[in-house]
Amino acid sequence: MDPGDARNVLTQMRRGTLAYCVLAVLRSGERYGFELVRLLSAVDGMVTSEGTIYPLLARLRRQGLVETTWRESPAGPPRRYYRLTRLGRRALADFTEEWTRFRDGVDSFLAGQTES
Amino acid sequence: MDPGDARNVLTQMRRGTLAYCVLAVLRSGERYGFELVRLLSAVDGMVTSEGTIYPLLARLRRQGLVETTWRESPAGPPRRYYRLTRLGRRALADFTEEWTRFRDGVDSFLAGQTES
DNA sequence: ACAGCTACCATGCGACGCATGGATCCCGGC
DNA sequence: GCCGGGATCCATGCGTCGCATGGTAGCTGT
Repeated sequence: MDPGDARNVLTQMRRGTLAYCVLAVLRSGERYGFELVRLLSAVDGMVTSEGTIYPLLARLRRQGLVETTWRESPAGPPRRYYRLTRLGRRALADFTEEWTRFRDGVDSFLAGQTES
Repeated sequence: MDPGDARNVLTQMRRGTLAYCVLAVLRSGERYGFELVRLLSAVDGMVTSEGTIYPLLARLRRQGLVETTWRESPAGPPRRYYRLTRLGRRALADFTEEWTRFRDGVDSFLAGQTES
């Protein structure tokens, strides 16, 4: 693949942070998978397809960061709603600190604090 | 590995951005590998070991984003100095835009722009 | 009854950070 | 003269996770 491919760069950047963006969205209430895809896609290049979200949600469930409930849909197949657990809130809070430090670190390099 | 391990989260976050932090450091002049390890380690959890940097530098070289020159060291084995190419500067500029958008996206989720 | 949308899911690949281990060169102590 | 230790380089293999792919099922409109 083209080394300078911008899509690839984004793909790599999403790693690690994507899961916590999902958790962050869930703070505001229960959501189902397809809805999360739409919400995340709305913000510049965060998610492109369901193929990304569903495995991610399965992992979060396995780790006990979210719980799920089946509900009927007004039109269409039933939906699996995801809800934050206490552990999930905690993990999100921890991540937020990590993210802040990391973000500031990257920004400091890009800003070029060390000009010759 | 412990799912909530903070180190692991950092490891994932570094993906994609680390290479460009290296390029950013190189804007200020030539550097050699060991020096880069020290410079990056100085900023909170960007790099932990040489095992991270050398394969990365080899990749950057293969992609033509950096050039190298051998120089003698005042004490110790010779050093391979890395220098940005025009392509490297270009890639760094492109990345900076991507990063800004991505960073703002993540921040908007973490800030919780969608309260119920 | 069939097309098309919504919604779910499993599987496999590829990229890349990093742990590990090794090679080489120089210097200083004994 | 020898040996230990630090500086510096490098190659190899693993684990993680985003995502492409492809598959199932329910509902609605024509």
